Amino acid sequence: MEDNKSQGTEQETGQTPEKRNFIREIIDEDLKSGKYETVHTRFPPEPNGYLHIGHAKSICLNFGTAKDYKGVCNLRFDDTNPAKEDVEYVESIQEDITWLGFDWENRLFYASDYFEKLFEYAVILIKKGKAYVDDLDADEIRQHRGTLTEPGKDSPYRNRSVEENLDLFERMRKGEFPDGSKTLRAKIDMSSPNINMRDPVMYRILHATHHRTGDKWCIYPMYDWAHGQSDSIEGITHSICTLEFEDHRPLYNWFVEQLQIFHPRQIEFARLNLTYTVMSKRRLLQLVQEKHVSGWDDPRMPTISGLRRRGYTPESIKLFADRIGVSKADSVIDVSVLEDCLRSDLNKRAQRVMAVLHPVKLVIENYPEGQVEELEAVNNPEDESMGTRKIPFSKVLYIERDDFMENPPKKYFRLSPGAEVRLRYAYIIKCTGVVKDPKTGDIAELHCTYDTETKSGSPASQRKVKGTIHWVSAQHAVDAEARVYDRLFNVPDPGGDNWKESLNPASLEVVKGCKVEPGLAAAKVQDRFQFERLGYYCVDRDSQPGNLIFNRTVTLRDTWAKINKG
RNA sequence: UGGGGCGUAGCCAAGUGGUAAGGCAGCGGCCUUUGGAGCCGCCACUCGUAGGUUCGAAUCCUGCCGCCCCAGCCA
Repeated sequence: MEDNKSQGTEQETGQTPEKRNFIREIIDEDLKSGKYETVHTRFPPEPNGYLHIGHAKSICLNFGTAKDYKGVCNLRFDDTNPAKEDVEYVESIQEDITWLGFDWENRLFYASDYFEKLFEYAVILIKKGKAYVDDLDADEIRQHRGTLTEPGKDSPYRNRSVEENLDLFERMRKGEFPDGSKTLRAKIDMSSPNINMRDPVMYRILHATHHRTGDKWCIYPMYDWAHGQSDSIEGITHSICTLEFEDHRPLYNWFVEQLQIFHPRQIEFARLNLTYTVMSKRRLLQLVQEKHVSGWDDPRMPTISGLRRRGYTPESIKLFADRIGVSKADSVIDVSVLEDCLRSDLNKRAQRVMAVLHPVKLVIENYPEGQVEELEAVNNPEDESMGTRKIPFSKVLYIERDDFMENPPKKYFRLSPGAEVRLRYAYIIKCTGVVKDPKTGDIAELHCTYDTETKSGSPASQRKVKGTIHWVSAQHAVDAEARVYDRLFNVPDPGGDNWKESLNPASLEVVKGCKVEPGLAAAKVQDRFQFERLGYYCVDRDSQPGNLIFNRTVTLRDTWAKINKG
């Protein structure tokens, strides 16, 4: 939609600084030198799990960079391991990318699209004497590989004739051999200091049904063999991957050079780490399988589907990707950065609404019985175009339990015996009495009087009062449930073998009996609101008409909580 | 003891030989009918460290230190 290289990053500054990072520098050089004429990237997920915020960084990088350079980005599923992959994942991945706002148009590909071509390429290598069929089993291959400090040893099958290799490879494909009995290996250098170059396996025998090719194949290409050649076939110019593949780059290059096919450039960047969560697919899977969370889209999960259900916006995630930048240094981003991106987006777009999570009844003694006033409330002070709405006010209200204290500390601006407070959009009230449950001693009801002259907007309403609190009319209020989410882990870095011990037992608090303003009865799944003074909430997909359920997306910044803490 | 990378503030991150951007967090203050939002100010005499080159070094050179990745028929 916009011109290139200058799309909004720091929206609040009104600036649109050009994004700079080492990848763009490389691209600039490549374009300038004529190495490539366009920018063509790809996002290559393996469909073996749900996408998470770390993938979002990569998606924004790949799609975003291509777009800024007026190039394109493919979506390619790296589906070379049928044992771990599933269509459930290919569907969720597409949904997540689309939701983020990126479009691969007609460029949806699968590594499995290229199985035949890859097989032909392998034959070429065999004919060049650059690949061979090995009869060593997995354990023997490991033993021949050597160690980090010692060179490996050649396989006794390394020098088979081209004819024999061709024959054996063909028969591997035909299914003549059992799983694990043979592999096709690149013939490179068993003494290379780079272990990836010690005759890496290109194909393994796997009699497994693939989610797309079914039983057509019983040999499957390894990542190193499939990935670069797939990039080449698609004409990818810049193949952006994470740091752990840096060691694989010589192999990546070796294959395309041996084949003399289009040569993409692999560039590695540091993967995203976030505090107070885990990011590895293995651990996320474990959280799901062991029921520590309700599923992949549990609002506490760092998955894209979890963030979506939690109430995150695509814009907030893209803003996050811009803010954290791209580099090669291992890093851990403080989750507050993500939360700030969210707040900054939601602040501008979420409708304000009043909701009382922990209600306590408040009776205005001098307010006429049966009277109802429709008061005008602003939908979003940050955006006048969002207009206003009417909310009912009456004699009996609910206010937040936290907004009253019998013995308030200093700097407590809310309601307490004898104190005045403003009811947002309504009147200034004074607390005249407290009714307690005779048995428990809990506060059952608060009594107040209102200053009839202080209706919102009137001159007398200008009077300074320390605090303003939110409320909801008891007879008009709608019941709701709030799911109050907190961070999944108690520690910034839940690492190590006992990472599950730092799971936060209070990461979900279900609050029932909330009272929300009547207009919310019509809220639809995924609608986002700011509950004034509390935080941003969205309607959960479990919500039903008559049984409203809200997820707390994120709290508002709360300086009182900060003062209180200490 | 092999190979590949990375070290700029509590956390990210610009910077590419001319005298340390920006964001988050934190801390002060202003303003406020959300203790929200907004606004203002503070927060690296120094860039892992020790030398060297230079009029001048985070940027160039050398040594040292620290951290990450690699020994799947996973990706």
